[in-house]
Amino acid sequence: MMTRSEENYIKTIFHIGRQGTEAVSTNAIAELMETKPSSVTDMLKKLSEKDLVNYKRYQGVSLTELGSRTALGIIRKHRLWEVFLVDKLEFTWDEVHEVAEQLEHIKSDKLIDRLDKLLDYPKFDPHGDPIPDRHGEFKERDRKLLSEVPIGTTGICVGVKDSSAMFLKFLDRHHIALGNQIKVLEIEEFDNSLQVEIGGRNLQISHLIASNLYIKLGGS
Amino acid sequence: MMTRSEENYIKTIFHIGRQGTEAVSTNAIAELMETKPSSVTDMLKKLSEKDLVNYKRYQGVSLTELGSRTALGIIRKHRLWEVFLVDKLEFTWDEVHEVAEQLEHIKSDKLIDRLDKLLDYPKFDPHGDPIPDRHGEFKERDRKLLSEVPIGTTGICVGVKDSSAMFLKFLDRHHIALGNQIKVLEIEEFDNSLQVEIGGRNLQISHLIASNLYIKLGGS
DNA sequence: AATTAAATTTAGACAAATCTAAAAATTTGT
DNA sequence: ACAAATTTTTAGATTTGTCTAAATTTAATT
Repeated sequence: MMTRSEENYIKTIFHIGRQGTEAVSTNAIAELMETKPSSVTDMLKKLSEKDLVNYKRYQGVSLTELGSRTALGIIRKHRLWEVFLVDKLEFTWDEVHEVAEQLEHIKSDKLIDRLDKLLDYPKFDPHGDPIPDRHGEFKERDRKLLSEVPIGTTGICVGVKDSSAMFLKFLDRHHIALGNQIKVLEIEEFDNSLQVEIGGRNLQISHLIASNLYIKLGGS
Repeated sequence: MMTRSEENYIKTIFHIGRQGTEAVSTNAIAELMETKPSSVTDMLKKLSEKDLVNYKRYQGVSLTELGSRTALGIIRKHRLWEVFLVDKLEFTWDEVHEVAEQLEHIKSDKLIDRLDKLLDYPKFDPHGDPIPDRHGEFKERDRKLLSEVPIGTTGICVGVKDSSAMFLKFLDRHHIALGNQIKVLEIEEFDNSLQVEIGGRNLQISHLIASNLYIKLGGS
């Protein structure tokens, strides 16, 4: 049986490990979890004992097969709960994270599989992130950051990289939502801001925004 | 902010306090929570500090106004989640308790109020126990134990006193469910067992069973 | 009322998860 | 390659919730 804290560490290591192929550093974990590196070291030893991570002192960590499966289980739960909150309880996409952080630790396979069914086996959460199935399988959607496509590109808004409430509320204020058709009209060389057409309306978008919006290429 | 453990103590004190008007004893709490009396004493001191219980050493405890409100909040969450599990996720009434014990500790007022709405503001949980509203208000249903009514009584099955999985499964096996019409045909003096008519079928019921089934008087 | 029994509390210890401060290993820069 | 900077680990302390064993208070019995 895993403690809540152990689960949070495993999840964090998984998330950091996704980008970049090297081992995850103690400091990176500490920073993301807002804790001290010494605490991280203690926990890594324990997780290593339990065969959830490969750990050699001073060399960083990576998840074992068991650790990966565990992480995917937690992420599955987190994202399914997010869908539940939005689809069934009318939460907005910027409100779901905190509550899902709590719900993801509820232990009941039956609960999660039934929830999956209730929601009609969703493939993506409200931020466009993929939901692993009961076996931990999921396909990363073929998508690109809006900041990395050339002028003239058209596509559909399918996800966000930064899913902080601040960013999501910003998108809401500017009426940018997942599923919107989007077209890049102009790229400003000076500050890399973009002029785009979203849902028929024209909009000026900073580079920072564009580098946190995923689009699926295609469409007219 | 309350810890999970504190919440469990408050809930237990509330449940014991319901039956009987005297202060709740340390041992009673320890037994129900399957912990040691010394641990209970430690926690009572802490809860007393927080003004959740009235505690004088060697004299037992009772909940303060704040403690009662807190308990009702937890019970509201527990019972709403039980309804959710049965109504939306097709759990059976003997499966809900364990999971609800976890879900009741999720902290989010919005979550609970929205859940309440999704379930259409239920007044009773799957075992017939009343669900407090957002202000902690609920009315105890007018009901009697089947073991305490005379021959000839008719009524409707509205709740169970013992909601252990074992008892609930027993009821399922004998096709006894909440909402069933019930009539007491005979009371055996020797062992206080009853002959009853439930949903058209005749059944012999032990005293122990009858003393754990609530009925609402009336009907034909 | 005195003694015994039962319930409750205290004292001291322990495991989990964290922290601070200091030591050790690694990496970086010249 | 060696000193300096950075990262990571160790050592020891703290908090929370629990335990055992012993002491204390209350209740029961004769």
